[in-house]
This record gives sequence, C-alpha cells and structure tokens, in this order.
Amino acid sequence: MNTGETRLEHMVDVLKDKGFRLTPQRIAIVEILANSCDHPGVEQIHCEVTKRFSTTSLATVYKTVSLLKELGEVMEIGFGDETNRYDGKNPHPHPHIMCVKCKSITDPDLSSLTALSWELAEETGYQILSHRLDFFGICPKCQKTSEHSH
Amino acid sequence: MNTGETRLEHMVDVLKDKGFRLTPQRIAIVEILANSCDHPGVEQIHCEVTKRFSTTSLATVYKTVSLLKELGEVMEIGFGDETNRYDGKNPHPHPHIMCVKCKSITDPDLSSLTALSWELAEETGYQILSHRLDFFGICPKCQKTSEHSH
DNA sequence: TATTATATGATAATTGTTATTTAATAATAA
DNA sequence: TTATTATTAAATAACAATTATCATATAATA
Repeated sequence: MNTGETRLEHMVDVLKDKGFRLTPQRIAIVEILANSCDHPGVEQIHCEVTKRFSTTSLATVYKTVSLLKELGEVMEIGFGDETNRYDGKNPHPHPHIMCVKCKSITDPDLSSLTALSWELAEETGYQILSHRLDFFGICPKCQKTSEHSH
Repeated sequence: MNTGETRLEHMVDVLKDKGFRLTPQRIAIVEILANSCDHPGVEQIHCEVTKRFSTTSLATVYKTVSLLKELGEVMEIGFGDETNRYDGKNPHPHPHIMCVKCKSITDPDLSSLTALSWELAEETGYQILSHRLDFFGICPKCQKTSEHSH
C-alpha cells in the first residue's frame, strides 16, 4: 500500500496526474495539510501560507482545499456553528475527538466500529456510503487547567 | 421518568418554568418540533408555522429553535454544507442515518454504542461530554428508484 | 385594566463560502 | 531560452445561512 512515497508526494502526484498545475501556493497548502496533525481550518491554513507567500488570498485556500476534497485527498470535518476543519493526513472516514475548550482535534483508535456499519445496514436496509463519528469532551490538559482556576 | 405528560407538554413546561413567555408562535414551533419525525430544518418549520400564523418571521423561528437548543430541548443536527436540521422528539445524542438522495433522516437503534464512549475515555483520558454519530447512505426506497432509471 | 418586561416582525448586518474577472504564471513546444 | 497558451491567483463582489437591531405588539402580573 505504502510504496515509500510520503503523503505529501502522493498528494502532489495526484494533482500532477490529473493535470493540475503545481504552483508554489498550491504546494505550500498541500504541505500544510499533509504535515499538520492539528486538523487546521481554512483561516489557519491561510495564516500559515501567507508566512511564505504573503499575498496569498483566502479564496485560493478555499479553492485548493475544496479541490483536494473533491480528489478525495483531504477530509472535511464540519462542526455545527464552528468553522470547517481539514484532515490531509487521513482523508478517509475515521472517528475524531474534539476538546470543547481548546478546540484541539485528535484521532483515537477505535476498533469495533466497522461492525457497527454492518449492524446498521442489516437493520435499516441502507446502502452505507460514509459515516461520521465525533466525540466532544475535555482533554486531559484542559481538565488540569480548570482545576487550577478554582 | 415519563410522568404521563407528552413531549409537547414537557417542552411547554420547561419554557414556563424558566419564565419564558408562551406566545402562540412559540407554542406552534414547539408543537412542530415535538411532533414531527422528519427532523425538520428552519425553513421547513417556518413554512409550517406560517400556515397558522402567516406573519411569523424567520428570525422568530431561529430564535425559538436556538432557545430550545440552549434549554436542551432540541438537538441540532448539522451536516456540512447542508442546512441544519432539528430533533425535538429526542434531544439527546443518538445516531442518525441520512439518505444522501432524498435527505430523509431516521434514527436507527444501535446497541454497543455506550461501550464505545467508555473505551474512548479509557484510551484518551478525555472527559466525554457528547458525541455525534451519523451515517450517510442510500435508503431502500431510493435504491429501488435508481434501479428503475437504468 | 394598566403596567412592564419580553417577544415579534422587518430588516440590516455578519459570517463563512463561492463566483467573477483581470492579471500573472506554470507547462509546453519552438 | 523564449514565446505561447491555458490554468491559476488575487481582489472583490455575490451569496446563503444565521444573528443583531430596534420599534411595535403582547403575555404575564398586579
């Protein structure tokens, strides 16, 4: 499965293969998505890119992210009234856990999840295409800081 | 737990107890949320209310729905770029399954889900407050109609 | 019935996102 | 290397869902 190429190289290859141009801004955005573990939002990505290419527009970030989304290379994590966040490391459906205080998002390992999909298909007759499993809570670090503030 | 009062009565009582006024529009919105099984959106609720109170403003629907949400009496179901939908029958976290074609949302029964929360808390050290488990697929009815169209 | 704080309705404002348009530029071939 | 050309970027307008504002209306209470 992993032929030795990095996630960044893979994403760049996908763009190249489909005939999309490899502009510096685009590569920078791909790098950010491929390397960041913190599930950044558009605003955060834009903030990062402009450190290297100061004139980069928000619209460019939106377009690049949504292009990568269409190509199946990033997964969008939408939270109600919050802004969207993106996962470029693992673009396939997987559970997330978000801290409601510091807004950090991490990927827990949860077995016994694929079993759920089967159970569901059996029960409802649906053809399951995708799912979304997100937990909300308070991370260990924020639990500590709220103790201190008492 | 259920003292014999209907869901509608309960929601009205909560409003009354907290000192919120029981205006006709508000009661109408609560009725719609308490009785509809199809997880309506704001637009759909507004459409229903105006059948009885024709001048009801969209803003009133938004405000009432968000009041009930804050009181924990309706649960918001947000889907990415789609508009929000609301569940007034069961305002506590529970799985949904949505048909990507007809946009219908139903509530499947899934056991072995609370176990997942425990597994997660153990693994991550998070204090779990809430969760969201949504499946996307094609419902039996839409599966049939797409066969016909071949 | 009068009082008063709260809710409504109409609409303006805001926010996240998408579309548009002109200028810039990556890829290609001469 | 340079010229060509279609694609991309930047700036900004447009958009849709939602929220805020404020004058008017009204539910609750005395």
